[in-house]
Amino acid sequence: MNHWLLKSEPGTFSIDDLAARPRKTTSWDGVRNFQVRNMLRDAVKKGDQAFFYHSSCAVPGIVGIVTVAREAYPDATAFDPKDAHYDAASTPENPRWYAIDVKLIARFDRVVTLDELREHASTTLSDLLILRRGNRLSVTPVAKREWDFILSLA
DNA sequence: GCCAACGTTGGC
DNA sequence: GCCAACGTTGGC
Repeated sequence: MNHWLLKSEPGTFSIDDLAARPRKTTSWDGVRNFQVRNMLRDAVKKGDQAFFYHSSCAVPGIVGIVTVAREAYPDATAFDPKDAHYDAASTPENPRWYAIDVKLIARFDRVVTLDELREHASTTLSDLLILRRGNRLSVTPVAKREWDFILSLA
C-alpha cells in the first residue's frame, strides 16, 4: 500500500464536507495538472491511504486520513461545458483527465499544522514534498516512515 | 493583497 | 526547441 497527501482548500471542500457526504465518500475530481494526473492514473491504487491537508486557510495542515475507494476513472467534469473544469481537449473516447474516489477514515482531533511539520524538516520529514518551497502539486507521495511519524504527532 | 515558484501556452 | 508572457497555487 502506498501513501499520499491530498490538498484541498477548506473554503472549497473541507474534511467536514467529506464527513457529511453519503458513505463519507467523494469524487476527487477537477485535477488539471499533468504530473498529478499521471500519479492518479498510474500510481494511486484502491486501498491506498492519504492525509487530507487543508491549504490556503488560517491554519494550514493535516486534518485527517482518507482511503482510496475507487481507482482512476475519466473525470466527467472535463466533459461538461458548464463546469468550471471543462476541457474541450478531453472527450469520453479519449479522456485527458482522471478522478478517484476517496473515503474518510479518520478526522484528527486537532490539526497537525504546517508549522509543526516544519519543526521536523531537518530530520524525519526532510524529504516531505509539502515542505518544499514552491511545491504546488495537489497530490504528493508520502513515504511510510513519514506517514508513521506524522500519525504519531496527531 | 503580495510575492515566490513553477506549469502551460504560443510565437518564433 | 527556446523563452517570454501569463495563470495558478499557496503561504504569509
